Order: sequence, then C-alpha cells, then structure tokens
Amino acid sequence: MDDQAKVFENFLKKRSLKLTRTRRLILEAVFRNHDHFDVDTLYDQIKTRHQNVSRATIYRTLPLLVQAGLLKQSLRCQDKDHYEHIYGHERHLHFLCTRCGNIIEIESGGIEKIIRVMAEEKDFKIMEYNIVMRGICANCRTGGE
Amino acid sequence: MDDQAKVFENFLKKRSLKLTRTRRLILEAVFRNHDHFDVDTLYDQIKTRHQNVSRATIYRTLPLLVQAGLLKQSLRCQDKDHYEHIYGHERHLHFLCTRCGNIIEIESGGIEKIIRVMAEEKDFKIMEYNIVMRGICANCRTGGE
DNA sequence: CAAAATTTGATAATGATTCTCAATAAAAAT
DNA sequence: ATTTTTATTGAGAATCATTATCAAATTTTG
Ligand SMILES: [Mn+2]
Ligand SMILES: [Mn+2]
Ligand SMILES: [Zn+2]
Ligand SMILES: [Zn+2]
Repeated sequence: MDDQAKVFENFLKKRSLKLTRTRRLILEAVFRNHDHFDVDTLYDQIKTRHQNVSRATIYRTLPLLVQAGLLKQSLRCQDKDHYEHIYGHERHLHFLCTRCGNIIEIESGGIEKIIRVMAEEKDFKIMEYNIVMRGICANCRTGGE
Repeated sequence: MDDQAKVFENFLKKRSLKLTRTRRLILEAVFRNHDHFDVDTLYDQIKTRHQNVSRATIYRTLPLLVQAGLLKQSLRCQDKDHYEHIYGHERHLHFLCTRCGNIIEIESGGIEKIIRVMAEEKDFKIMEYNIVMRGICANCRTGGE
C-alpha cells in the first residue's frame, strides 16, 4: 500500500469509514493524473479500466480526499470544478489562458509568506488558499492560431 | 449621468449596443451594493424597486459590466457566483470564513507586484486575478457561536 | 455464519445558468 | 413623423453539474 493510501485509510478510520475497493480505485485514478482534471474525465478514465464506478461515488469520494489533504479543488473552468492531487507536491498557483484554455503552474514564490502575514494581522486562520490568474499566454499572443 | 454610466455607455457604443433603461437599472442596482452579491440577491433588490426586470436580462448584463471593467466576479460561494463593483475601488483579496460565511477584504499589499513579476517571467499577459483564502475568522475561533 | 454498520449504483431531483423566440424598444433612414 | 432596421427584453423551457434518495451489496464485528 502506497503512502497516499495509508494517509487516506488513517483519515477514514478516524471517522469510522472504510477504505473500500471502490474508494481505492478512485484514489488510484486520482493519483494517476498528474495534472488538473474534472469529475467527468476521471469517471471516463476509471470506466475504461474497471467498469462500474458510479459518478455518484466519485462525487462522494473526492470531498473525502480533499479533507484528507490529498486532493485540492484548484480551479473552476467551463463551469466545472477541476481537481489535482497535492500529496507530495509543492504549493503553486495557476495561470489560465482564456484563449487556448491552457493552465500554467507557477511556484508560489514570495506570495506564501505575504499571505501568512496578512492572515496573522487579521487574526484569521487560513486553511487553504487559491490564486488563479487569467490572461493570454505567450503562445496565443504571438503566432498561435 | 454618473461616471460608471458613462464608462458603460462608451463600452456599449463601441460594440453598437445600447444603454437601455433596463441596463441602466441593473447598473444602478450593482452600484448600490457596496459588498459582494449574487444574481438572485440583485434580482430581488431590483424587483423591490421597479418590477419587471427579468433574471435572464440580469444574467446577460452582468458579463457586459464585467467586460466593461466595472464589475468583478470575485468569488464563488454556495455554488453561486458572487460579484462586486470595482469602479474606483482598490484591488483587494478575500478571506472567506468557512464557519460563519463572512468575507473579509484585505488590501492586495505586496502581492500585486509579485504577481506582475511572475507573469513577466512566464511571458503571460494577465487580465485579472483572483485570490481567495478559506479558513476560520477570529470571531468564530474565540467565543462566537 | 449472522447481525450491524457503512457503501454503492442507478436514477430522480435540484438549482444555477443559458437558450429560444415572439413581442418590444431604440436608433437610423426616409 | 413614419417606416425600416437592429438590438433588447421577458417568460419560460432547456441544460448540465452536482446532490439526494433508497434498496441492494459489501464490509466489519461478534
Ligand atoms: Mn496545479
Ligand atoms: Mn471584495
Ligand atoms: Zn493560450
Ligand atoms: Zn467566521
């Protein structure tokens, strides 16, 4: 059992939930994606390998993974929530090209620190934050059709 | 005619659209709100004063105001988009208390600059950005029931 | 193995947003 | 001012992502 599965199992145990076969399948599919995905993409991927995982169960399981700190709902795009796994990944933020739809990741750099200070000042306990920038990427701006 | 209306009119003219009575009503309602609102709230407010502005028209008009640079869709909360007018306002970011739902605004501080530099590096032309932090506010953390 | 507790899949329901289209209003032309 | 053209509106239907329901299946416990 890999790390993520252990984390998930612990998380589940704490709330007397079970690490079932289906939940494991979903977990694996989530960690097979190394970029941002939406629920339907995941559903199709899972369906291709092992049939019979209901969309409902995916919708139920993703929030668990988020609470377990393994997954993040990082952006909303085309009216859908998009997720990415975060276990063992650096925090980063996203540029979203509004022309081609590409997502470019950027290391959080100095922002992290600033945010922490701001939160401190307002006596606000941050659980998570999200930074999304929209614009036109270099490719689209130059030639890119 | 106030400033916002002029800006909006110019924007509309450029695309041979018309500043109609209904659009003006919506514009006014938008600038009567000095905090974050969703479509339905706006709809109710407008309905209270002047009857007969269709939800459809509001949904059509808000994107125009956004494109005109008068309005911003700043956050998503309870599955609804939330807007705020930005004409003549400082850029700021938002803390969202996940317990009480309160929104706390923070001046952008040093973040603005950092973001600009990052965009430069990646040769990305930013049109807009959004920063939302989620956590528990001071009030909720101490006594606050 | 039987009983208790949790989970799942199928599908219906919800709700925000978008679409359609005939009726209306605004601007341009005569 | 009247007509013609063009853009807009309201009402309601349609879409579509997400949730809720519930009986059947799985997992855990004793
Ligand atoms: Mn990412
Ligand atoms: Mn604000
Ligand atoms: Zn692009
Ligand atoms: Zn609070």
